[in-house]
Amino acid sequence: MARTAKHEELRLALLAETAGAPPHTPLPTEREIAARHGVSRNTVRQAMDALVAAGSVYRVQGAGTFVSPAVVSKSLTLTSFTEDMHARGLEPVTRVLAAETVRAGRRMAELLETTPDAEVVRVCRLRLADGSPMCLENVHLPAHRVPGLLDADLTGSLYDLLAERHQLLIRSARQIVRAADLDDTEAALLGVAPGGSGLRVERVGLDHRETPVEATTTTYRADRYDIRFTVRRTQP
Amino acid sequence: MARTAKHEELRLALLAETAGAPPHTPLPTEREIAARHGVSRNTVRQAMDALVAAGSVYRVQGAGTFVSPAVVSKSLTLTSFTEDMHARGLEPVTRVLAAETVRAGRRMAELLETTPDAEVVRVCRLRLADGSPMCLENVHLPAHRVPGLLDADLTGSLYDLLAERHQLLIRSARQIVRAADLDDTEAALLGVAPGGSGLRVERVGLDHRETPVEATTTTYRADRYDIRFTVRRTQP
DNA sequence: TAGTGGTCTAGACCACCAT
DNA sequence: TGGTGGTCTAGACCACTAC
Repeated sequence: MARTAKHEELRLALLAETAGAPPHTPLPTEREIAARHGVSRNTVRQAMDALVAAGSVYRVQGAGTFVSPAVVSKSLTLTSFTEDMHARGLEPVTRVLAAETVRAGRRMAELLETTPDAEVVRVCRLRLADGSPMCLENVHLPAHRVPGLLDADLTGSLYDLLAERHQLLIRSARQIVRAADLDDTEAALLGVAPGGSGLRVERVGLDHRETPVEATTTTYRADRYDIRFTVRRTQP
Repeated sequence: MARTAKHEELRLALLAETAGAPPHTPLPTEREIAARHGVSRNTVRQAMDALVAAGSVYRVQGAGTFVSPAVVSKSLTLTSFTEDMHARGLEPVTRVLAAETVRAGRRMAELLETTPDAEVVRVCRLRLADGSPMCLENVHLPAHRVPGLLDADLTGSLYDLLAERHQLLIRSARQIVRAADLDDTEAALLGVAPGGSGLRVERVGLDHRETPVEATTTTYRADRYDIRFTVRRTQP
C-alpha cells in the first residue's frame, strides 16, 4: 500500500539532491538515476517531467538535464489566498464584509451553469496580509451545494471549508486577469488613494468533472501584488 | 521519415474527432484508441496528457475521459504579440518609436545576466491591433547576440527575426504581471485618458539552455487586453 | 464485479549533441 | 562516434467508479 507513487518519491529525492546545486549543474543521466533508484527509465522521465514543468530543471536533447537558474517562480498552479500568502511568507487575515443568500441573476447563472432564479451564496471578504489590506474578494457558490455554509466560520480558507464540510474539491479553475480602475469604495477598503489601479482576477473554480463550483472576483492592490510564472513554447 | 511523433499525430486526430462533441461526451477508452490506431497505450496517454494540459478533455479515474466544456482559453503558453493578436482574430501593426544601442545598466545587467557596461539593443514599439493602440513594448537584447538587428525591419515579429537571422530560439520565459497607473506619455501613446490603469507584463525570454536572450516590458491598455488561462491543482 | 484510468517494467530504436 | 534525451512497445498490476 505504497500510498505515494514512485515517480513522486523520486521527484522529491531529485529536488532535494539538486536543491543547493549551482545553475546549469548536470543531473545524472536518466539511465543512471533509473539504475541507482531501482526503477525503470519511464518512471524517471515521469518524475523529471514534473520537475521540468515546475521549472526546476531543463533538458537539452543529446546533452543532458541541468539545474535551472534560480527561478523567480514556479509555473502557475491553483492556490487559495491562504496558500498564496504563506508562499510569500505573509500571514493572512480575513474580515467578512457580507455573507448572504441571493438570486443568481443572468451573469452568475452563466458562470455557474445554473438558472438566473437559482439561489447562490455570496461571501464578500477583505483579506489582509501582515495586517494591511491585500485584496477584496467576492465569492459566489450554488446554494444547494453548500448547505449551512453561512453558519460556518468564514474567516479561514474557503477551499478547506468546502473540502471538509461539503466534499467539494476544486481541481482546476478558469481565470481572467485584467487591470482595473478602483472605484471609491474599493479604494477605501483597500486603503489606497481613490482613482488608483488594481489587479482584477475573475475565477471560476471547477470540480473533478469540470462542473463550476465557485465564481470569484478578486481585486488586488497593484502596489502589493503581482503574478509570477514561467511559460514555455508548445512547438519548439 | 515520419517527422512528427505518433503521439502528436494522435493528438490532432483526437482533437478533430472531439471538436464538435457536446461537453462531457466520453471519449473511447485508452485501450480502444490504442487498438484502433495501432499504437501502444502509453502513446495514447502521451497524446491525452497534451489534451488535458490544453484543457480540451478531462479524466476521471475509474470512469473515463470526457470532452471539456467550451473552454474560454487554453493553458498559458509563450506567444509573440503577433501570434497573440492573430489568436484573437485581430490584425497586428507596429510603429517603431525608438531603436538604439545603449549601456545595459544595473537592472538590465541583472535580468540579462551580463555586466552593467555591456551593450544592449533597445527597441521601443507601439503595437496596434485593428488600427488602434494595444500596448507599448520595450525590448532589450544583448547586443553581441543580435549583430545588425538595428538595420533590419522591426515592424514584424521580433521572435521570427531572432529565429531566422540570429538562430535565437526563445523556448521559455519568466513573466511578472501587475497593474500599473499609466504616466502621461504612456496614456497619450496608448490613446487613453491620463491617470488610467494598464496591465504591465515584464518578461525575460530564455533560450533552450535557460540563458536570458531578451528582457521586455509590455504595457497593455486595460480596456482592450486581458490574460485568460486555466490552472490546475498540483496535489489533488 | 467488470471496466476505467494510474502506475510501472524492461526492453528497443531514433534524433541530436559533443568530441 | 558514443552517449544523451525523445519516442515507442507489449505487457502487468493497482485504485477507483459504476452498476
